[in-house]
Amino acid sequence: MFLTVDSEDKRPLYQQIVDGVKALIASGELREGMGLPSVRQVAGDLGVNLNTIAVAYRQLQAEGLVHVRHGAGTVVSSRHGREVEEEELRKPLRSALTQLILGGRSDREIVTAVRRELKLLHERGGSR
Amino acid sequence: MFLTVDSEDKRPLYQQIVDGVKALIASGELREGMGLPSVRQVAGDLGVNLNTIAVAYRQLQAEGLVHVRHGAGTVVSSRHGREVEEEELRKPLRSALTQLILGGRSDREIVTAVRRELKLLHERGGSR
Amino acid sequence: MFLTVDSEDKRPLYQQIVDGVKALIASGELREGMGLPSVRQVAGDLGVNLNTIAVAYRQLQAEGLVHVRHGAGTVVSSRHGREVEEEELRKPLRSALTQLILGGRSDREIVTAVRRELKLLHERGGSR
Amino acid sequence: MFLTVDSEDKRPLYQQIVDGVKALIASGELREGMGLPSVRQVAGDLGVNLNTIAVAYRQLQAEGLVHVRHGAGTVVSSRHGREVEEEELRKPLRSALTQLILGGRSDREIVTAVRRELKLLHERGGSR
DNA sequence: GTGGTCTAGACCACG
DNA sequence: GTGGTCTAGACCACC
Repeated sequence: MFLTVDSEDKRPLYQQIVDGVKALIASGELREGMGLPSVRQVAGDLGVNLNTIAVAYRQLQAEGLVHVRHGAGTVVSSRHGREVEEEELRKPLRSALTQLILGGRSDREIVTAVRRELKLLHERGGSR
Repeated sequence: MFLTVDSEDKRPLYQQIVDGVKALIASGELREGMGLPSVRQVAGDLGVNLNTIAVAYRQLQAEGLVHVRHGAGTVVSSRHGREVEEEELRKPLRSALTQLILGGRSDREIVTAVRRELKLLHERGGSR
Repeated sequence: MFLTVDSEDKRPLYQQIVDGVKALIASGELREGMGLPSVRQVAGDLGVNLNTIAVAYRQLQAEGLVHVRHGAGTVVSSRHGREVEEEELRKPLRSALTQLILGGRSDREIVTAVRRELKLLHERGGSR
Repeated sequence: MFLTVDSEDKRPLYQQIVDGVKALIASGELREGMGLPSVRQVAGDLGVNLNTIAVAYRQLQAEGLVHVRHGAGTVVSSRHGREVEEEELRKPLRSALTQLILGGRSDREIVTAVRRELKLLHERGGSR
C-alpha cells in the first residue's frame, strides 16, 4: 500500500494513517467497496504497533469513511451523509493560507500552488 | 487587541494565540516594529494562565516572527531570514485541500473559496 | 423467508439472524411447532457462510426458542420454561430510552413511539 | 461518581462507561459545563486500566457529548448539533421491545414498564 | 495535576 | 485469517 508515516511529523502516528487513507480516497485511488489492507499488514509494513493502526481504522470508521466487517476486513464506504460543516472545512484552509502569506507568497503564487496541488491529488487516482 | 481563544477549539490554547498573532501579521494588521501587548495583559484580557501566553510568545520568537527588545517588550520582526521550507508550507495546504475534496467540493469551488479567503485575510489589514 | 442481513449493520451477521428470527416469533409470524428453513437454505438465500447460520441457530436453541427434532429440522418451541430475568429485559430497554432522551425526545413522544413500534411489531404477525 | 462496571455484562468495559455517562447526562445528573471525574480517578475507582477509561472518554468526545481541555479535564458539552437520525434511535427500541414481547409481556405491561423506566431515569437527576 | 499517544503482548469474537 | 478489547507501563503535551 501507499501509506507512509514520518516520525518527524508533528501529527500522531494514527492521525497520519487517517490522513493518508483520506488522501487516497480523495484522489480516487481507493474507491467505494475496495478493501483496505489489514491492520496487521499495515502495522508490519510501517513498523508500528498493531493498536496504533487499529485506532486509525476505528477513527475512519467513526467518520463514516470505511466500514468494518468483523472477521472480514475493512472496506471503503459509500459516501452518503458526509455533510461536513462549511466552517469545519474553512478553518484549516485559512490556516494554511495564512502560513503561505507569512512565507512571503503572493496571492497569485498561492492560487497557482493550489491548482498544482489539486492536480497532483487527482492524478494519483488514475483512471477514476 | 483582537485575539480570541475558544475553549471548544481542538487546538491548545497557546497554539490559538500563536495562530492569532500570525494571522494579524499576515493580514498586515501587525507590521514590522510594532509591539505586541504584554504577556500579562493578554493573559488578563483572555482570562488565561500567564504561562500559556508566555509559551505562545516563546514559540513566535523561536519561529523568528517576533523578538524581544529589552525593556521594550515584544515587537514584530522584519521578514528577512524567515525562509520557510517549501515542503513545510505545502503539507497543511495539501491536508486542507484533501478535506475539501472529501467534502465533495469541485476544483472550481475550491479555487473560488481560496480566492475568497485570501481576500478576507488581506482586508482586515487595511492599507498594507 | 423474511430474513435479511445488512453488511452495514454494526451487529455481527449471526446476531442479525438471531434477532430476525426473534422478531418473527414475537410478531407471531413464526408460531410454535413451525419449522425454520434449513441452515443450508438460509445460507444460500442470504449469501452467507454456512457456519454463520449454524451459530445463529445454535444460539436460538440455547435460549430455548427453538429445538431440533431429529430428521425434521429446527422448529419453534413452546413458550413454557422461558422465564427471562426481569433485569435482563430491562437493561436494553433502559439503554434505548436513554438514547431517546439524549436525542431530545420528550417522555410523551417516547411513549407514542413505543406504542407505534408495538403496533408495527404485531401487525406483521396477522391473526396471531 | 456513580459509574459502575459489570464483568458479566456483554458490552465491553469502555462501552459500559460510555453508556453510564450518557445515562447520567440523560437524567440531568450531569449538566452542561459540569466536569467529569478524571480518567485516573475513574480507573482507580472501578479497578480498570487507564486506557480503557481514556477510550470511553474519547468516544464521548467524538459523539460531541463532552469536550476535553487538554491539561484541564473533561466537561459536559452544550448539546447543539446532536441531531441523531430517527432510524438510529428506533433500532435499539425495536430490539428491546421484541425481547419484552418474547418474554411474554403484554403491550399494556410494556407501556407501563416504559413509563416506570422513564420516571426512574429522570428522578435521579434531582432538581434539574 | 490533566488527557494523549504509543508499545508489547494477551485473549476473544467473527467468518 | 480478520478486527476488537484489555492490560501494563512508558513518555509526552498542556495548564
